[in-house]
Amino acid sequence: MTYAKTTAFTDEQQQLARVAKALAHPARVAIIQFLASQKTCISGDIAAELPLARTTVSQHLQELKALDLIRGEIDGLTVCYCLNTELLRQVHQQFTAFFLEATAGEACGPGEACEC
Amino acid sequence: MTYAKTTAFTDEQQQLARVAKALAHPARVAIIQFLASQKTCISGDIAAELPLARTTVSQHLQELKALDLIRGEIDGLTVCYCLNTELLRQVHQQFTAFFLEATAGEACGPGEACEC
DNA sequence: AAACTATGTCGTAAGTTTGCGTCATACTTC
DNA sequence: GAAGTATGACGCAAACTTACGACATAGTTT
Repeated sequence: MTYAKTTAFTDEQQQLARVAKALAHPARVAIIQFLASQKTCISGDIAAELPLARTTVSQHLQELKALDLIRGEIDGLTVCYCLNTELLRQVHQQFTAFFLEATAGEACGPGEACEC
Repeated sequence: MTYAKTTAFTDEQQQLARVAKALAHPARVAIIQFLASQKTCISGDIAAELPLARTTVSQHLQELKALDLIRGEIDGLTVCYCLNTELLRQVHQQFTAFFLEATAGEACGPGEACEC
């Protein structure tokens, strides 16, 4: 990789790829699921739930925060993370649009050959 | 990374992360979109459409093929790639389930603080 | 203010991804 | 069968990711 030629792809493609990358690690998927399962948005307990060192989890949290998928509110000593459901809904829409586009045509099925 | 502690995450989380990783590069998103836009599943023309060297595109294609998201049929000299719409539909379902789970609760909105 | 706790930042090491040129393979066509 | 074309495999270099310990910061408690 001399340099990433990201300029040549559409904003749409880059945006989708960026979010996909955020979900491209089991730990981050787990973090989002964990936050969703808690009514109150627990803070560093997240680290205790994962098989990773506290600092590593913190790093994953920063990554999700950088995309604004989660928010962190400082509450005295602890920090309180919670999902940005608003954004997640938008992202869901984006993914759905992409998948619908991709699955619209009837390409080659499980065994069928494509007719090139 | 001494080693990836993937064992500690659920199969579901790992599967989602694996697919997300496949979509985590604009080139691969573009490839899927391009294949979806073609009625016939064109082969190496894909390389011509992207701002990348032919071998690099081939590499991305192999990556998508490894997850079975696309299929390749050899037709004499050329190879004919096409989307595995069946699988893509399943993946779409998986993502939808994930996003619905994540957006179910009413966490902290745009400006609202969460009540920890 | 000293001890303690919850967090993030930094630096580092190992692993993975990306991009690309060169080469090998396999089919076509002359 | 020799020249030509479409592809994938291989190997390398640069960049990025992941994981984590040591340290810094900031609020709590005593």
